[in-house]
Amino acid sequence: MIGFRREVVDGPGRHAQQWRLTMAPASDSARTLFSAYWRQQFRRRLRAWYRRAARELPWRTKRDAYRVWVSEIMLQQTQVVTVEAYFKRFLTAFPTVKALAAADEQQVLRLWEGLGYYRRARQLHAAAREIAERHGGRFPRDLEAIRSLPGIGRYTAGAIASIAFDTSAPILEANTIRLLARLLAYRDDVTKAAGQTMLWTAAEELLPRRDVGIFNQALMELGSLVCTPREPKCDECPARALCPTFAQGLVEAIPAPKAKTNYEAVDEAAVVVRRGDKVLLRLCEPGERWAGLWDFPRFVIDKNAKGRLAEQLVAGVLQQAGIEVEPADRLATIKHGVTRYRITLQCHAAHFVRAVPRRGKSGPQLRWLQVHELANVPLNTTGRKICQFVGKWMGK
DNA sequence: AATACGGGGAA
DNA sequence: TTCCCAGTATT
Repeated sequence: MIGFRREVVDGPGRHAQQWRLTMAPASDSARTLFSAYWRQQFRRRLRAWYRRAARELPWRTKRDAYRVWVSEIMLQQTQVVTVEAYFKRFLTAFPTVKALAAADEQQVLRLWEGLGYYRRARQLHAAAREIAERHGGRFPRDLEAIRSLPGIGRYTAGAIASIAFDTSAPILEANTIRLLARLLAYRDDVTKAAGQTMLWTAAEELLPRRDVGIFNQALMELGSLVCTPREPKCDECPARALCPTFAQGLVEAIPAPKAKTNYEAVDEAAVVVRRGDKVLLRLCEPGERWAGLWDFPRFVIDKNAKGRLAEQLVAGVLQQAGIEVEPADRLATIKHGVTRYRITLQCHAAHFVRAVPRRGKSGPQLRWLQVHELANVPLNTTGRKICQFVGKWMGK
């Protein structure tokens, strides 16, 4: 928190002392984003609302740092409805930190398949091993120790520390960014550094003395269920009377809408190489998209080189896997998006001809698998879709 | 400060 | 189609 320092000041409220944030350099008058009265009202109303409106979610059944941790990682950039089933299955397979640490990474990735952002799964697994070694398999309680684990940034550290251990730590994520921006009537870009600093400060200032974990969850719940991106349900909001954005009729304008994404169209090909009753997979390498997952040979093609698709398939598989093939049937066309790319994926079958010795550099790890064995390896979603077409093509 | 990283749900 | 989602790490 550069530019800020903490000090103990006499609070204007009923409490003798409170933590406050003051601008540096030290000034005698402590500035706050919200008045003491406002904060008190807000906390009380939010708490009452949450008691009534909180959803029953699988990671809320009991307070366990491991469960909180796994849920928080799964929930990064992923909606609650999507996570629920994955969370239950994952906890059944790996009920404890030690169980996760003892697991094979491929097994972890297989259970993560379809969730996306697979780095999360690899970092989760790596962190479990770190906890097993450095903390005796016991999830650390110290905020900085939590923060230093792979895959855990400021938000996730604050969420775990507060929810699992009731440590006084703020959180800031999609729901609370929107909620706090509206409670502050913050009209600038919330994604810029100045906006983030302001919102983190607000999140910290609002923390109650007790039950911080409940409070943080209540903030997110309100943002998620009531203070929604579009058409927020202000008539159901416990903070409506405290909300300057509602008072000004700006709920659709705050937070400021993001600049729209510039999507880029990309043409790619995936090739199912058949050799007898087996097909070829390659392991995506570190630094590559889908690192640690398996995929069919897959590469960018030039759609404009008309009539030369077969040549591109041959060249692509040779370059990527060192395998010479004879292209066969077209299996399917799959459209999907990856971050800012809009990919049109041409899926083709091909027959193995021969392996070409590769001089010098070693290529990716390769495997030949029978169709039924494909169920055991982690694939990305398009890879899994291709498996259906493979089954048909192979006549299984 | 900008960008990569996935996939699905909803309007 | 577009927007959005209980962010983190890297450049």
